[in-house]
Amino acid sequence: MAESRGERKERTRRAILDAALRLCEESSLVALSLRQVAKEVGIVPTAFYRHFDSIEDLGMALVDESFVSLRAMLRDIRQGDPSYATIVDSSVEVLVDHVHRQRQHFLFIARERAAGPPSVREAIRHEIELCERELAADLTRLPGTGGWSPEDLRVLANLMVTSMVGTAEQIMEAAGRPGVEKQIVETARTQLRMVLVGALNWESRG
Amino acid sequence: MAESRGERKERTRRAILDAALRLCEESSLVALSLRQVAKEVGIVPTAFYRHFDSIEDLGMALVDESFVSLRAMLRDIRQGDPSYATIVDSSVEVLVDHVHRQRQHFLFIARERAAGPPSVREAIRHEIELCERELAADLTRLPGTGGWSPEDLRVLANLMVTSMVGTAEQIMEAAGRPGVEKQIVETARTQLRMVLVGALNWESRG
DNA sequence: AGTTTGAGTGTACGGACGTGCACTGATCGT
DNA sequence: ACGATCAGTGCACGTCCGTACACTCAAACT
Repeated sequence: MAESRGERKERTRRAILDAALRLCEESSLVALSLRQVAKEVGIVPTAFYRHFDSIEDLGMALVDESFVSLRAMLRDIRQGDPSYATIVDSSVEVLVDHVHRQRQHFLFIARERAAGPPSVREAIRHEIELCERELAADLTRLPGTGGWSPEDLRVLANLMVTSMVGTAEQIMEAAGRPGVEKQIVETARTQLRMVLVGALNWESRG
Repeated sequence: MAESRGERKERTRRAILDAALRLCEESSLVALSLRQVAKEVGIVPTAFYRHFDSIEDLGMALVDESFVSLRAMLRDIRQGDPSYATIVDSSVEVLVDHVHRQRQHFLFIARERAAGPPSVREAIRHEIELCERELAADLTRLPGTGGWSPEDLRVLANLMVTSMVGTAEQIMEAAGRPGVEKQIVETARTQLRMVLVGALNWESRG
């Protein structure tokens, strides 16, 4: 027995997820048909239902697995030492690296966040909010943040996440143009520093 | 002659644009069919071609008119006096007001920016870049910005636009929940102040 | 007055869509 | 060894899609 029943099913399921990610590079979930996915996988359309109820259901599974890799990225960022000297450069570097390595996942999130089916949009919105909360918690580990209120932390984390999402989108747009990407990365670094400096000076007045 | 030929044609064209904007509130251009639009307008599908070559062509027209209203907003923001005391509050207020009044246009831009046909995405990207350039020019009118380099201005304007786009998206998500919106607006104000403070302190070191 | 123009109609087509249903055949529990 | 399970097949259906084509009939031009 080279491959068990369950293994074979899981292999097809993965093939469907991969095919959908591939097709979503070019368009959006809402413009994706069950038959296109099936053809890309090499199965008959009705076999799709053995794995997912609908394209929307597939989308929810893709959100789950996309955020697994995004969480891995956040974990990597948390690894670095929490000092102002290195945190900006290392965070941006990790982001760029992950955008390259998990390009399909980031593309999927960026697109479906705005255009996916309502349930998918909501799921992504919720996951990003969780990321903001995690970042807010991490920020308390930075020196000099002792007196900040939870609300201040939330606002700052929201700004940083929005800015990083924007950077990720720009990097994906610039795919295959190393010069352009370099400029985007440099801009992201500067912006992150600006935001941190602003927060520190703004908070110290309160 | 109650209505000339040209007037009648223009009226139908407007009806198509309005129908498309209405349908785009729920989904995306790429999931929109010519027949849906025609049915919404109340014309036969083939009549669509008298006005647009394709849905993509329609999309380009919608980008044009959406940015007309966005430019009107930027003009309104520019009206206010360029002082740090009022610029943040008045800018955010104008943004919120326009998002409400031109909700369909903003929704269209936010969604198609990420998910539209390539030409539409590119057109939106280009228009937003122009907005950033306009903002950078406006920033030179603020007191204390004399020594900033063009590059610094570009980076700051990029950050501010990204943040404002994010705010607009959040306001649209919060449609019909005034309490949530109020919090978003307050957050946006704080963030804009943070960014300005950060830029001023960051620049002064250079 | 007579002709041209062109916005909108009506019909028709081939193809893609989601999905229901009966099926096959390898794997699994007994 | 044998019956049950179930991932994947194959066919059929009704619907929607973009678009080709021939048309109507006011308005606009000559």
